[in-house]
Amino acid sequence: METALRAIAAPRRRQILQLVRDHELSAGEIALHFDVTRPAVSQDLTLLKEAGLLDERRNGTKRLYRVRPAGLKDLRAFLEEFWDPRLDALKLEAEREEKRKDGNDD
Amino acid sequence: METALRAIAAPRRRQILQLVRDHELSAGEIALHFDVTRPAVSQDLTLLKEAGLLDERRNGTKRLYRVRPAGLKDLRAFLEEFWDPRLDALKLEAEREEKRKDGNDD
DNA sequence: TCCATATGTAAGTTGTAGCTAACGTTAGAA
DNA sequence: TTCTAACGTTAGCTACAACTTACATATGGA
Repeated sequence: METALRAIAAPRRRQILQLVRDHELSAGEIALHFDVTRPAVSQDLTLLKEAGLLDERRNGTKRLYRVRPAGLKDLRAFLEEFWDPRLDALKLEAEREEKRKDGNDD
Repeated sequence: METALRAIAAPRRRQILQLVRDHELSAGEIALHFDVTRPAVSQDLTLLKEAGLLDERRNGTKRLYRVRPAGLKDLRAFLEEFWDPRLDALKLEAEREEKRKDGNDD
C-alpha cells in the first residue's frame, strides 16, 4: 500500500496507468509515449507491478501490461477510509459490489 | 496537486492529517506523537501547508494546525477522476459543496 | 544455428527528500 | 528590557529515487 501511494505520486506513472486502463500495451509501446529512455519506463513498470497496480502478460518476446483493477480498488478503499475513518471500507465495497450487479466492468 | 499527492505518500504526514482532522493542535503537540525531532515535524507541517492540506492559525507563540477540508476535497476529487475519468459527478458535487460554504465544518 | 527483436537488469551518476544540530524569531511574562 | 517558551529556518549530511549507458536474456524466424 505504501508502494502504491508512492507509485501514483509520480506523474509519469499515473500516465502509464491511464494508458493501460482500457487495453493492454507492450512495454515498448508504452515507452513511446514518453521522453525518457526505455529502461526508465521499464523501471516504472516494475515499480507499478510491485505495487500491485499492474498486471504483466508475456506474449512471445513482448510483455503486455494492463491495469490491475484489484490493486486500484485496494488503494482506493484505503484512501476512502483515510478521508473518513468512520466509513468502513469493506462495507463500502460491499455496497458498491451490490450496486454493480448489472454486469458493468469496474 | 502534485505536492498534495507526494504529501500523503509519506506515513507520518498522513498521521499528522489524522491528528488534526477533528481538532487543531499546536506544532509542539503534534511533534510529541513522533520519534523524529521537532524541526523534522515542522518541515512536514510546512509541506502539508504548501500542499493546501493544512491551515495554520497563530495564537501567542503557538501555531495551531488543522486539516484544511477544501484541500482534502480537491485531492479527493482529483483522485476520483483519476480512477474513472468519465466520472464528473463526484467532482461537480464536491465543487458544489465547496461553493455552499455555509459555515459547515465538514 | 545465428541473428534480430523486445525487453529486463546492472552499474554508475545526479538530484533531492528527509533528517539533525545549530541558530534566528516572535510573543508574552518578569 | 531581559528571559523563556514555542516555533520556524538554515546548513550540512545521508539515503534513496530516478535517470542513462551498457550489457544480459528470452523468443521466434531465416
